[in-house]
Amino acid sequence: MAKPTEGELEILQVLWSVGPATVRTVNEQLNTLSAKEIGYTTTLKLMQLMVEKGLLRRDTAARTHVYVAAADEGSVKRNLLHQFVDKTFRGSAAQLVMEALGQHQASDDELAEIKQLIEKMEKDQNKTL
Amino acid sequence: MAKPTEGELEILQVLWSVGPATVRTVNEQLNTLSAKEIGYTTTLKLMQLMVEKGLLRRDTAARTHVYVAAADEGSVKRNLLHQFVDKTFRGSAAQLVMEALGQHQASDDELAEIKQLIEKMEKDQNKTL
DNA sequence: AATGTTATACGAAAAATTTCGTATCCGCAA
DNA sequence: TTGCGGATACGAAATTTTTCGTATAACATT
Repeated sequence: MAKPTEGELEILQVLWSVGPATVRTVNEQLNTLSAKEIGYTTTLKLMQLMVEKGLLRRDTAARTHVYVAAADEGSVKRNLLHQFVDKTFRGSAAQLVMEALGQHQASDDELAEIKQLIEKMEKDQNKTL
Repeated sequence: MAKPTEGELEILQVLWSVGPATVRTVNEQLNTLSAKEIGYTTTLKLMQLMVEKGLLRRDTAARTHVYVAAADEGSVKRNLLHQFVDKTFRGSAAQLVMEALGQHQASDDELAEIKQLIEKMEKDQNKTL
């Protein structure tokens, strides 16, 4: 699966959030979210290209086509994260995690969840010794 | 400070890793690391543009110029991470951390370090209640 | 001094991404 | 039926990023 560009990612985010949608819906969402006005045909063209690339699928049965993200949110984001870690942190996920936790704040619940995950990882690691 | 493009980031990584360096040194590093051959003048031009953008500084005293990254590694990477989290995880650092820890493996030492950081964050959070 | 090697400068092609104008078609309402 | 609103198709301009060719100057070696 091809890596989405920045603009393509924004469209994917909308589709993941609202589910199957028309070009008009996506375009309106983009315009409420982002600062500058983006033309309808711009969104249309981008979504058409994304279909060709395999990033979206669409139902052309009716006159107004309905689009849907081809891949699930989790796997696409994991892919992007993987590439980002490689490019920016040379593969050190731990370094990234520490920068992330240092920079943004997380709620108590989120921290607890993360801690749980870490403990699970420690167990898994001991298992393989 | 402008956000570096992918190609620019690669050059920054080299400069952070080897310190002040000439175009030739950077170009050779890029070529040993990456798969496809990249021309000398390509690297030169890119580095010249980076000086204009303020990403690099250079010493032109000698005939062979010496370049250095304008900003320190940590702050640039934190910036990139911040934008990446915004774009991809809509600002949820916790979600990113969990994807990162789930995907890559970290050593025991790294996990311990992260756990320590989390505990510190929990303390800080309680302080502000 | 003459020659070959190695620099930088710079214009501009090439490639990738984003944007939009225009043609055209379909369906519904007057 | 005629016309209007809203839809897709498609070419192509505009932007951004990457790449490289060529001109020219500086240095080193003989």
